[in-house]
Amino acid sequence: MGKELTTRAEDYSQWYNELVVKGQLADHSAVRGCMVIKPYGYALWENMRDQLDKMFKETGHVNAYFPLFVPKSLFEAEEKNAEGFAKECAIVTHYRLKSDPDNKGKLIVDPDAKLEEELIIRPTSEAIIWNTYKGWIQSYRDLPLLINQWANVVRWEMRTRLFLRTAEFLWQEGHTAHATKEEAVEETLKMLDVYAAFVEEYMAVPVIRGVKTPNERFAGAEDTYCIEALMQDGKALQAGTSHFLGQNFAKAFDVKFSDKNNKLDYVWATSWGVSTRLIGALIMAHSDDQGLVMPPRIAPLQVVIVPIYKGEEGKMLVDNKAIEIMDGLKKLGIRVKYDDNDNARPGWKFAEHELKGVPVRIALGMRDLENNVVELARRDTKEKFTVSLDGIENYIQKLLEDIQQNIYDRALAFRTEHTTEANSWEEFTSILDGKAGFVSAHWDGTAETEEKIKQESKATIRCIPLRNTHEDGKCILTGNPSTQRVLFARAY
RNA sequence: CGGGCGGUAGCGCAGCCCGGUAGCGCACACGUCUGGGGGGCGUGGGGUCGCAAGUUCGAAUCUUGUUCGCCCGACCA
Repeated sequence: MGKELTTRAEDYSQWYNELVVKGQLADHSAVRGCMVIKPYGYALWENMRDQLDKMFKETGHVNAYFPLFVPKSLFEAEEKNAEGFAKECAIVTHYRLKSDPDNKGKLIVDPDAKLEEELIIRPTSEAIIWNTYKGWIQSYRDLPLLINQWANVVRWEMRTRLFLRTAEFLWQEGHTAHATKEEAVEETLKMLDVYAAFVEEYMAVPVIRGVKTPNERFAGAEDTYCIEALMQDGKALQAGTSHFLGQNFAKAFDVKFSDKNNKLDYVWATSWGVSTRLIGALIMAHSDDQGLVMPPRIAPLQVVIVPIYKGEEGKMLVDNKAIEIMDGLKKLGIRVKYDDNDNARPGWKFAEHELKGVPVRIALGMRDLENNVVELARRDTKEKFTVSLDGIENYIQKLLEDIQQNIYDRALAFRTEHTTEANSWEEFTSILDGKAGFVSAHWDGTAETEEKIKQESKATIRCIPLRNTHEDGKCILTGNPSTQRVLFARAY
């Protein structure tokens, strides 16, 4: 297999595409815009999913599962939500095929098997879930209802890219119901914090917490909060969203509850989600021209041991020690593989594990055994060093933590370096066309200006940061007064 | 969805313009020498040329349709 990767400088986009495929995370499928997530990529997703799931449960949520199909009449109930997704829905209209009388061995859709009502394949599950919640909620005692679902959804995107935007993707969607507005808002922000903590602490990707402008809001939400990450090409990526839905869905689906004073009111709602898109963020935040760089805490494989030997006896000696090291690491809960595949030679394995981003590599040969040492290589810095076999397990455990911290620090330094204040239109555009990244600038707060800036610069307002300091200034486009800076960037 | 490019062995590609029944490198299998950064030598297996129609004595090659991908645009909670 030719393993030469396109470099980031040559063609960032192609570099990304090659990494996903050559790093064995995912492949294109026979279905337009849909990917096959391969075992290595799925193992990564499982680690992310398990950690998030744990965090959801720690904050009081439980899992449930709702249908893939949404009857059209339910789908259209919340008008704005329906309108927002209408353009990208897959629709089931029939339930049967039959043999084609004109073409032997082929099938056609049976025109007699048309559904009374079309079924929408969920692009998001608010409709089917809120229709269900109606039967679950009568009293304030039924609240809050804190439910999460792990599922696939379908959005018929025009232009797709593996992980970043696929027609079908895996995600989780939390849907909660509350007695008061304050409680729902609090929930929305709490889950935003859970997302930020997960992405920063586990994926080692620093994020900005913020709120979207009305233009960029989720269809049907009162407020959309988000975490925004910066990729190595200076483009932003929305890594997760948490929506305060007000009483919009409660009203659309007639979900009312009696409060302590037996007064009827509509419940308050939130929804929040992250998807396999996070894997795209992970790749573009950390990886380099040699391949993927996996953050140790969620890496499918944290350590790989590569044996180097001559002859059968040599192999036996190395095997014994390697297995001993592997067992020691496993006892510490470290995910480790002994790569004793005899088809591939050491050099080939080194390159392969670098491509797949395994954080730590141990090379073990006769000469190491004699000296009671191993050669360690860390993926993030590509440094190699020799360490004693005594206490190797604890050394590696510490090294994994160092790597996790280092790639986070590196990504944070990059973001800091690529976050720039602009005070004029000329500055604004020259930054975007130059080093790119986040641009912090004044905006007059109108949708018209926001749209015009987007038209002329291709940059969008990523968010109004939550921890924003207020300062008086003038909008970079119109010169109208503004009270705070917002964060612009070109985005995925 | 508009414009451009592409799909030939598991992967990367040549052949197509000028029609005559498919080739190279890597990978794979076996043997052997090897083994500390993508090994050497020898032997061997594998492809109805994305799919479907058409033109032709004959199609990977020409024509039409279709599908999947890549790039640019429009779109994108």
